[in-house]
Amino acid sequence: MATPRLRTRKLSEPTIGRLPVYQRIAEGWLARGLRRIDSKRIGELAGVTPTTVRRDLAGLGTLGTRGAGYDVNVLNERIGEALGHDRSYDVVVVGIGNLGRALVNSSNFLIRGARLAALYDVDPAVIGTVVAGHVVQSLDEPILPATVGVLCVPAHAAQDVAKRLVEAEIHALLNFSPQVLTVPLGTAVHYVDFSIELQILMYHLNNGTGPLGGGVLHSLGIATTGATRGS
Amino acid sequence: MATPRLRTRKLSEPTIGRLPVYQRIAEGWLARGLRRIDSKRIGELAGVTPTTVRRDLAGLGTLGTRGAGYDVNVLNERIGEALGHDRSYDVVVVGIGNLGRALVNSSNFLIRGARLAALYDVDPAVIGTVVAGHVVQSLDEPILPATVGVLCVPAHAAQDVAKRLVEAEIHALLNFSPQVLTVPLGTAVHYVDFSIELQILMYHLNNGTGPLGGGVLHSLGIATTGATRGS
DNA sequence: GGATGTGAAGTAGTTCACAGCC
DNA sequence: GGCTGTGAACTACTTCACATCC
Repeated sequence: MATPRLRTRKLSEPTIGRLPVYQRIAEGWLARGLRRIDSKRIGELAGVTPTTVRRDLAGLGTLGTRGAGYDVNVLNERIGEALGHDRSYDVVVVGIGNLGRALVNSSNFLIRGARLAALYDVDPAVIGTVVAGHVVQSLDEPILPATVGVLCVPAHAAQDVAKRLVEAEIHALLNFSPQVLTVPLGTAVHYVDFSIELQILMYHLNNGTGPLGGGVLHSLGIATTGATRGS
Repeated sequence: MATPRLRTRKLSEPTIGRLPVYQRIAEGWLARGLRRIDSKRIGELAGVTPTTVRRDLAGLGTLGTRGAGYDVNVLNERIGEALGHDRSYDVVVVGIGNLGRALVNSSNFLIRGARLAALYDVDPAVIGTVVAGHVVQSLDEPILPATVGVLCVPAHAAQDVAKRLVEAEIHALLNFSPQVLTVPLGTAVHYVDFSIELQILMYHLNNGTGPLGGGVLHSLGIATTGATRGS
C-alpha cells in the first residue's frame, strides 16, 4: 500500500496529551534500570486510572503482556512512533527575550525530533548575539523554511509576527504571547498561557473542588485555538 | 447563610479553562473602546462554537442581553468573580534560572490576584541577587507562607523541592519541571510541559487531522496531575 | 495467579434547534 | 429582527466488569 507507516488509528485528543506523560514515566523507569511496569503504577504516576492507561495504550496496538504489564522499552518506542518522533522537523523562534531564551536553552523543549532552525528578534541589542548556538536574526530578514513557529513576543506584536510566519509558509504556530491570533484556515495555532494555568489552579483552590474529590486535582491545562480570516 | 459569595454552581473543567480566554477577549474589546460582543464573535476568536460560549457563560448566571450580545464590561467582571480574581494570594517561585526569571518578569504571569512573595534557589551565584524586586533566598532558609508554589528547577531536583514546599504548608504546586511529582493527598499539582505542547502540535501535523476538519486545530493543551504517597 | 484488552454501561461535554426576550 | 439561554439529542470520553492470554 501507499501509506508507509500508518499503524495507529485515530487517537483521541485526551489520549494524545497523555501519551507524552506515559513516555516520560517509561523513560524514568528505564533510567532506573527497571524493565516492566503495569497500568496501575503508570496510572498512579500520571494521575489517571489504570483503565484509562490501558485504553490509551491499546490504541497503539497490542503492546502489553497479559499478566506481566508493559515492557518499558517497547512502551517508550511505540509511543515515540505514534507521536512521530522518528521524523524530525524545524522550529523557528521569534522573540528572544527572557522566555524565548529560556525555551531554546531548556533541555526539555527542543526534543523528540524538534530541531532549532533560526532565531528572530527586532531588538538591535539582541540581533547578532549568539543564543543556543544560533546568531539571532533580524525579523526584516527572510524567514527560513520551518514546520513550526514559536512566538515569544509581546502581545501587541504577536499578530504581525504570526502574519509574517504564515507568509513564510509556516502553518503551525505555538503561541506563548497572551494574544488571540487570527490566521488563515489551514494554519494551526496552539496557545500556551502561564497565567491561565495559575488561574485554573486558583479556581479549584477557592472552590475546594478538584476533579478527584477534595484531594487531588487531575485537571487538564488549557490551550485554546482560534483561526479566522479578517481582522 | 454562611457562604458569603457562592454565586456560580460547579463549572466544568473545560469551561474553567475557556473562561480566561473569554476574559482576555473581553479586555481586548474594551481596550479598543468597544462595548458589546456576541457569542459568534467570541467563538471565532476563542476557537470554539458560539453555542459553547453561551453555555459556558450561562454558567455564571444571566449576563447577556437577548438580541444584543454581551456587555464587555460585565463579561470581564463576572468572569473575574467566578475565577476568584477579587481575592489575592501569595506565590513563591523556586528555581531562578532562565525560566523562573522569565516567569516572574513576565507581565502575563503574576496577574489577577497573584502576588509574588519570595524567590528561592540553590545556586550561590544567584542567591542574594535581586530579581523582579525580590532578593533571591537560599532554599535552606525557611519557606515563607504562600498559597501556590511554582517549580522551575531541574527535573532531578523537583521531587525534593516539592517535598519542602508541602512541608511548608503549600498545597498547590505549578510544576514546570519535566518530572512527575509524588505528593500527599490533598496537595494539587498542575503540570506545564512545553515539549508536550510541541508534540501535540506535531502529532496533528503528521496525521493531517486537527479536531476541526483538515483546517484549524482546536486542541486542548495538556497538564496532567499525579498525587500519591510513597516513592 | 495476575494483568491486559475490550464490549457494555455510565458520565461528561458539545451541538442542535428553538422558545424567550430585547 | 437578532441573539441569548436551554431542553433534548448527540458525541466523546471514562469506568466497569470480565473474558483472554501469558
